[in-house]
Amino acid sequence: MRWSQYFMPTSKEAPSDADTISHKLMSRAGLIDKTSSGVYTYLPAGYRVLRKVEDIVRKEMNRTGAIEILMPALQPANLWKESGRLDKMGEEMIRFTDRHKRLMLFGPTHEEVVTDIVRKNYNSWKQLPVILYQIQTKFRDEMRPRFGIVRSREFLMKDAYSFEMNEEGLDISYGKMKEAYKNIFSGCGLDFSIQQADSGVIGGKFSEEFVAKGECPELEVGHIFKLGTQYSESMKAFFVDRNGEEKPFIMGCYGIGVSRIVAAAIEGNYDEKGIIWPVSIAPFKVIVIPANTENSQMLETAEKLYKSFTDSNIEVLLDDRNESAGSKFADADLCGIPLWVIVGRKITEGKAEIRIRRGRKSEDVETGRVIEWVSDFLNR
RNA sequence: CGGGGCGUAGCGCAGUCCGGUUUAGCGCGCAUGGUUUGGGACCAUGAGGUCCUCGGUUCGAAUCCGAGCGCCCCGACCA
Repeated sequence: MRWSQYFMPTSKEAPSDADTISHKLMSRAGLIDKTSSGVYTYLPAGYRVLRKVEDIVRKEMNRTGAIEILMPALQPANLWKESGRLDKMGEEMIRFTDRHKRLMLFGPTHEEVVTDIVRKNYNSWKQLPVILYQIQTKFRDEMRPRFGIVRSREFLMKDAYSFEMNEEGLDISYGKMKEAYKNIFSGCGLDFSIQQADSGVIGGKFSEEFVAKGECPELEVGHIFKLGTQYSESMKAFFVDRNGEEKPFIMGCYGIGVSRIVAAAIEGNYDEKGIIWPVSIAPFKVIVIPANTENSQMLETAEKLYKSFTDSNIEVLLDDRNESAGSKFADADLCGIPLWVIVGRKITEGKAEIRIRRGRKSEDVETGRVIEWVSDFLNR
């Protein structure tokens, strides 16, 4: 991507309504744009990060054997009447009446829908266990949205639901999810802990939450629940066991705040100059910075390197803006790109400077060996 | 939902208390020209405003009064 043609509006000052580090930095680095209270647009670089987190989540979920589906955000309220949660969720649920006077809602979570799907399509113990998951936008009309995307009214969540024939099965699935969650959070560069928690509105008998450590309050990024038969009984979701008897599914549900991981990753990885992205979720792995765009040798070398990175499938941003070097460095710091390739004065000796954002170590490397150096670094 | 605060140019703010030299300003950003180019360069010129909205008071309202809308912070709840 060429910065001059990209859409990553950085700024020196954060909007006055931004209070926390992640909110300020996401605004300043041009990752998000506020549309309304608790409602955000992901700008291109922010969206790239979000998709990377999504990919990590998807990869780990698939590895457990969970199957990805996509449920509707729009749900009929009658499913919620069945489960008895229509009133429990209260005002937090965004609801409206459609033209046929049916009560509809925008899903804050999907236990009801998935239970409905499973009761219609699964009926024998031979088909079990099954874990279904999705990555999808959830809607919750929070009393007080805050901290930017940390508590927003519309957010991206990974929610998985396991269906078992017995408690032992539930324990196994729960354990698999717990392991997958550890891989996901550490894969996204989060420092986290696991705590026993209250099951809240979701219900169930046992739950643990994954909490990201940061200097602003602790951030809950994942929550796993052993639900039992609460939903399957109320919604009459039964299967036939090996003795020919009808039994309710034993359920578990497992949530990850995908968009919240982005904020948590920033809260745990920044310095006074800006974001320090973990390599795994950085919007770009490398930024190529010609120190002076007016200098044709620097610009041409930078263009060549840019092309080589692109050809090598290394996600690269070329800062071809006609700005002062200092201003570009400041932006590169702010945006947290893990590796910088600075094409500056040393170009007369055929060298470029490679700098690592985290720790600020740098090294002069012959331009011909830059790609190799970077590939080695990224493969470590 | 309880308590508090804010709304003036794209962003950050001053001006509001005490109405009138304010032709509504400053910084950043933006445009044009020139000089610059390794840590947010400089000079010159310029564009950009329903002072949140509606109503009221007044000879006169960004400024006073009322209502509404929007936004933020603290609390309880959440991924």
